[in-house]
Amino acid sequence: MLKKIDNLEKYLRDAGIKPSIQRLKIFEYLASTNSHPTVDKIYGALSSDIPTLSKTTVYNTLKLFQKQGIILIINIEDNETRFDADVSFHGHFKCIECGGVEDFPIPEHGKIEALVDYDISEKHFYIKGICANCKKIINK
Amino acid sequence: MLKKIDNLEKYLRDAGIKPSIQRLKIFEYLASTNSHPTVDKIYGALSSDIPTLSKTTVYNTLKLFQKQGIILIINIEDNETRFDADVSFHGHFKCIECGGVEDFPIPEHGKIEALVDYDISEKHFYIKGICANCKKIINK
DNA sequence: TTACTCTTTTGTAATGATTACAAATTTATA
DNA sequence: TATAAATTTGTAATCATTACAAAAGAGTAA
Ligand SMILES: [Mn+2]
Ligand SMILES: [Mn+2]
Ligand SMILES: [Zn+2]
Ligand SMILES: [Zn+2]
Repeated sequence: MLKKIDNLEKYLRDAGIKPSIQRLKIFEYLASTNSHPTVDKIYGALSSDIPTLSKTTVYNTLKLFQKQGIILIINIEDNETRFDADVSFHGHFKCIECGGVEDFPIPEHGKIEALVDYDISEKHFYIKGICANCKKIINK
Repeated sequence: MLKKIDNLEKYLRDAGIKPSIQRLKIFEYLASTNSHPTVDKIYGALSSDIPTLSKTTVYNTLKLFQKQGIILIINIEDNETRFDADVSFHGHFKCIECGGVEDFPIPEHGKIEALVDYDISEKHFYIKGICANCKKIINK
């Protein structure tokens, strides 16, 4: 679960990001949802609020956010890149029926023997299947 | 580790795949390497052997293999789709220095509480960082 | 204020991986 | 053999992402 951020501007500044309107709104939107939206979703959600917003800006901003470590890129399907403002280690479940991506907590696990001499910068765990909701609907 | 396949034709047939030359060679190549190659790598590796090979066939064949469950698609970077003939559950480490993707075994882990009512069809675990080899070179 | 510089945003064009599609080839069937 | 079905192939289209340069915005110093 993403910890509540009290001061968005400070949060960006502390990550070395100058908080422009576009950057603030993009991050605010990402932090407000647990839907792991795509670039198109983000752009669509903000374009009425910022009518001049360019999709290029969304791409640039997300790339900057990732470089500064305040978002994660979620690659589950090869034709669908999603984004997450929660950078803590947690799992993702993608439902192949409804297409939704949701979080789940990952149980403690020890060090991975094979990688003791490796530097680790990112860990990702994701599962694909059918969510409880879709199972109900299918079995109707 | 991918189990040794004694009879490639039978292996494909048992998976519901008619073993054409192209399909046999593509699967044989995938099963022979632990490099998790891309479409371009696969195509490049086979095109001298099958000079008429089309890249479309590589795409079609890999899609068929996945549908029939004999390969996994590895999505780590959003601009680099890789393939794996080892469909057992194992982890992948991608080195951000040399670009290589290697396997590692995943320690036992219990059921994930949050997903007890979900149907699970695929599990993926991957880690990004710097491999032991690249660490040595960097610290020279 | 103006003049200047630096940063950010924007729109358009280019890129490149993947897919769609239909013709050509191969394989199976009668 | 003739015919039908499956597979492969080459080309064109699609679409997400990136490159690029112009426009807009923010900061600084007279
Ligand atoms: Mn998440
Ligand atoms: Mn593997
Ligand atoms: Zn669902
Ligand atoms: Zn390496």
